[in-house]
Parts: sequence; structure tokens; C-alpha cells
Amino acid sequence: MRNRNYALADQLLETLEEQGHRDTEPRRKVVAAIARKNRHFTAEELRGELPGIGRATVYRSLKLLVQAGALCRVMLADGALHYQLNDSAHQGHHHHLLCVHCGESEDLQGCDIEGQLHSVAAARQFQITGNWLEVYGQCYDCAESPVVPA
Amino acid sequence: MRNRNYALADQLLETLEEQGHRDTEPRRKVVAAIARKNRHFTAEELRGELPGIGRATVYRSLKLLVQAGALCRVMLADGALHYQLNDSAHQGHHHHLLCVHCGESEDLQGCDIEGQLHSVAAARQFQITGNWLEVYGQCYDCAESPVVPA
DNA sequence: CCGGCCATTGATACCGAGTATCATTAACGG
DNA sequence: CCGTTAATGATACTCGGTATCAATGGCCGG
Repeated sequence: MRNRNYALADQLLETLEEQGHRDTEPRRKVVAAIARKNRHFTAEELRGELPGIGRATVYRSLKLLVQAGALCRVMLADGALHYQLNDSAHQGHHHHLLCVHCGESEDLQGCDIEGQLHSVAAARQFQITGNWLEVYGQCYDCAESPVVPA
Repeated sequence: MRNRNYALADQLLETLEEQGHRDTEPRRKVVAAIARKNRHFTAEELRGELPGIGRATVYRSLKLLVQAGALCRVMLADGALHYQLNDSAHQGHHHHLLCVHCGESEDLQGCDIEGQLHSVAAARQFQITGNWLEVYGQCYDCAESPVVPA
């Protein structure tokens, strides 16, 4: 676990360096904090874990990582914007199934939403360049045990 | 046009009254400004057109209209949240095709996105309760004349 | 190994989109 | 016409994020 986190942090830093960004102390700390996360998180939550690191720096790092494809933004059902580590496997565009109960998220693969959108749009001569989709509901575990003590 | 706007404004007010809200002067003005819109708009943009009306009042009215189903929120490609009048016909849940060029939006109907999501989710025993989808691209007119003078 | 360029930092201030509070006002039902 | 109660608007606050800018420190070339 610890090893995996270190490796992940290094990997993230490396990604940034590949994009021509420097390897700085604050950046290392931000990236390490992100690597420790096993769930989606907000910018402020992350910032709270990084006392001594400037607000702007945290936001800048998040932005860079999103641009690099290492992080993605997810919009929760209540409208809150969170960040989430991308599986290093598929950094591309993808959608999420978000459990509104436990907050867990799964990637939504194996569906041909894009294909369907394109065919519907083609009928109207609309050229699709992108889309944003979040799907909310209850995951299997939460549906099974609807009342969970906090 | 003018007539249609008046009618629309009255209709919006009536909708609010049906929900038990009062017919007040500031509310009339907010609703009239919204009825004048033929495009999606931001809260601040609307507020700018309503000097003398309190900030909170504008936001409160927007909230009520969204709750009543008369307005819907659309997220633009750049992340900006806009409001848009709902066609009085289908106030229910629906998706939009947003032209990133001219800013026009069309409703996306006749596609069975929900159905597809449900079948994919069923395979994972995930119970879908809602979704948020925005589709970005270029509408027919903008694709035809890619360079339009501002 | 050193010096300089320039990316990065962090403090601060600002912005947009809301919400909370609360004293004052005004709608509307009886 | 009067009282209840919703609504208003001023103000302050939150959250997420960006702009500015002087100071710092990474890194590259000599």
C-alpha cells in the first residue's frame, strides 16, 4: 500500500516532468497527498491536508494533473466538483457510476453512449466534439444494506 | 415577440403562484427579464439587467424556477453554469446538444440514453437514480460557416 | 561547480455563484 | 383594514478558482 502510493506519486510527478514541468518540493507534497487518496476529493479537502502549501499551488497542481489526464473531475449529485485519480490504464475520456450513498465511483465502460449520441446527432447534422456524463445511483453493496451506521 | 414575452412572463409567474409563491414587484421584474432571453444565461448576467433588485432575490427566483421546472441548468463546455428556459412542452428531465460556437442549444430527444444506461448498470447491479449529460459540438449552421464575424 | 534565466511559489486580492442572517416591507386572506 | 407571513435587500460568508506580483529556487549551460 505504502509502496504503491510512493510509486503512484512518482509516476504522477514523472507525468508532469514529461510535460516540461519542474520537480519542486511543494509539487511533490501535493502529488503525494493525492496519491494517498483512494476516493474522489475536493480541492479544499486536499488543501486542508497540505498546511504550508499555498492555495494557488494546490489549485495549479490540480489543474496540471487534470490537463495531463492523470486526474479527472467528477460532479457529484449535489453539484459538488470533486477530483479523482484516473486509472493509469484508461486515461482517455470516460464516464462514472457514482454511488450517492457511499460515494464510491466505478468507471462506466462497455457502453456505447458515444456511438448512440453520434447517430442521434447525425440526424440533425450536429457534430459532436465532446460530452459530459455523470450517472448517479446506488451501488450493489449500498442497495443490499440500505441503512449503514455513520 | 413582445407579446410572446409578456405571455411567457405571465406564465412563469403563474407557475410560481401555483406553487404558493406570492406575486411581488421584484419577482415580476426578474421573470420579465428571463422571459426576454432567447438563450441560456448566467445568474450574474441576469442580475446585471436588474439594477435595484437585490442579489439574493435574483438567485432565489432562479432557484424557484428551476425547482418548478420552468428553467433548467446547463453546464457549458468551459464549466460555466447557465440557466435556460424550458420548453413548456417537456419540463421533464432531458439532455442538451450545445453548440460551442454560437452557444445555441437544442434538446436531445428521441435517444434512449437512459435505457442504455440502465441495461449496462443492471449488469453490475447498480441502481441508477439519475444522470447528468451535456453534449458539446457544432450545430449545422456553425459547421457550414466556420468563420463568423463577431 | 557556479551563475543566471525563468518556472514556480505563496500572499493577497479578486471573481462568480451561491447561501445565511436578519431587520424591514409588503402581499393577500379574512 | 389589519395581522400574519412571505419576500426583500443589505451584508457577510462560503467555496472553488484565477490574476498579480515580488521573492525563491530548479535546472541548464558554461
